[in-house]
Amino acid sequence: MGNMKHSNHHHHGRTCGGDHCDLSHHSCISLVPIFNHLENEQMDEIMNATKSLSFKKGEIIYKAGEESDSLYIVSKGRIKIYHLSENGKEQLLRILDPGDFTGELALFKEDVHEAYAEAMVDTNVCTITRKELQGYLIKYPSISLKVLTEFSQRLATSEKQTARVATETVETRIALFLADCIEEGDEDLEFKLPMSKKDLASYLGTTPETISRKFADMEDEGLIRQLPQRRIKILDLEGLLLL
Amino acid sequence: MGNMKHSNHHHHGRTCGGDHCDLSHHSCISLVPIFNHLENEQMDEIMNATKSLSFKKGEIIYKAGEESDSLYIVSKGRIKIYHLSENGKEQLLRILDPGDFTGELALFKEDVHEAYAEAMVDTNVCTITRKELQGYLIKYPSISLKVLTEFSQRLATSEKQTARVATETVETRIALFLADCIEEGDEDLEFKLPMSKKDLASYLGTTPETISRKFADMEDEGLIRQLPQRRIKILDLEGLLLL
DNA sequence: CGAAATCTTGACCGATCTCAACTTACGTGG
DNA sequence: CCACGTAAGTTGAGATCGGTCAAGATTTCG
Repeated sequence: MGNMKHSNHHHHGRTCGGDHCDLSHHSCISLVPIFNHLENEQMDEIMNATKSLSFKKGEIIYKAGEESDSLYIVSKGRIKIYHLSENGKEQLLRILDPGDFTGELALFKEDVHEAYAEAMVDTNVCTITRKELQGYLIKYPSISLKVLTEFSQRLATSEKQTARVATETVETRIALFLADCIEEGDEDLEFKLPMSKKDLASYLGTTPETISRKFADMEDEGLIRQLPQRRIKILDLEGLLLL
Repeated sequence: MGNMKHSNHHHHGRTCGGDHCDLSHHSCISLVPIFNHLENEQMDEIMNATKSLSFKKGEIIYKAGEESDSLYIVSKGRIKIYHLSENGKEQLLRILDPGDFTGELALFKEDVHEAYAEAMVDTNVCTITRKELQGYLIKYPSISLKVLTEFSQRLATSEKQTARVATETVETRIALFLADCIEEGDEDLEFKLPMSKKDLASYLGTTPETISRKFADMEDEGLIRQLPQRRIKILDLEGLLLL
């Protein structure tokens, strides 16, 4: 466990009693959808139960098989969650940005992690133990509803992804992924890929080579245009979706 | 919606006030892990908020795209939940036996179903509306913890399945599936497949033909034996798992 | 600026899908 | 309880999508 260290940097002068989450007022907690409906005092209470950790790029936050008893909330940076199969193949499950959390499985199952969590860049997380979180869930039932909402969302996403990998061709999966990237009123149908093509390949259950080829094909067919900086412009959303 | 009908059959004489769940004492509710830790009066209270429906084999309980506001609890029979892709391919997500429930996604998302639910045999379900369930979740916070536990379990399963479909060969997926079927101390390593090979193919993201061939291969290699009645005997679990 | 990672392109190959024909199992009603 | 019809399962031959290996181009970042 030598590759993780407590974050004692930039403490704003005020020592808040040791290991608590060290960001500005309400820190990560206020970022998190499951907590941000609470009163300030309640957030403070929960915040005082958190510990802050930081990880450098590439460091492993937890491994499959390790037992877990904490929820991890990203306050700064980026974390990828992935499965690793026997033969060494990596399957990217999701990417956590500030406000996202992980560790939920072991939280309620009293079990070991199924996946790996790795810092993609220098990252800070706040952690809260299962025991403490469960106490808050009982004390403030509204938190449970938020967590349930978050879980059901995630479950829907995961099952959709399973179905896509199981039934769609790589080309279709890419098209659907690109379509998912737009949403939210991007008028110009242009956006930045949220990850490298290598990671995208892992997420979509294919290889970087195939991703590269399919993107090239789609560009040839006038469906998309690849711009510098991982930016993609959708030229023909219609055509893309009936692949 | 003409293919569903309220179950008014076999009412044991005692009219319990209309449309409530019509099974024997505590009915489906007492079967369900998320409720069965409650006091009897509490179960009765919740039971009175449920409605009972029955479906004949092959009837659709809900479709993707329909909006949902109810949780469905299976009290008798069997339901399959599956995605349907544009090109008509079916992906089996899970099978519900008595005590299992579905509809949870729309329950907290206030959204539409992503999947289809179909009765595999004549089936009875109890339903409870989102609004009412949310009331109970607030009133009895312990239920939330149970639901969270169930969700996290299901999420873990779904993510594991995604990873398998994305990174493992069909042969390995079958082997892992068979291994999953054992668990629970089956000394003789013999069990009945929980579904048809056709459905298994859909679940594992492959075709019936491939399933058939791979089973035959595994039998040739002395790894398994196929018995009548969908029963499988694992002869060499070791060998199976290092495929 | 340079090393390392990412990305691209080509050639080849193989796992698995598709289509088709046939066999077997099952449940349904007479 | 059997016969029949339909669904499930099997087996073969052929086609192909996408993975692998390899070499080179490009980007990123310290």
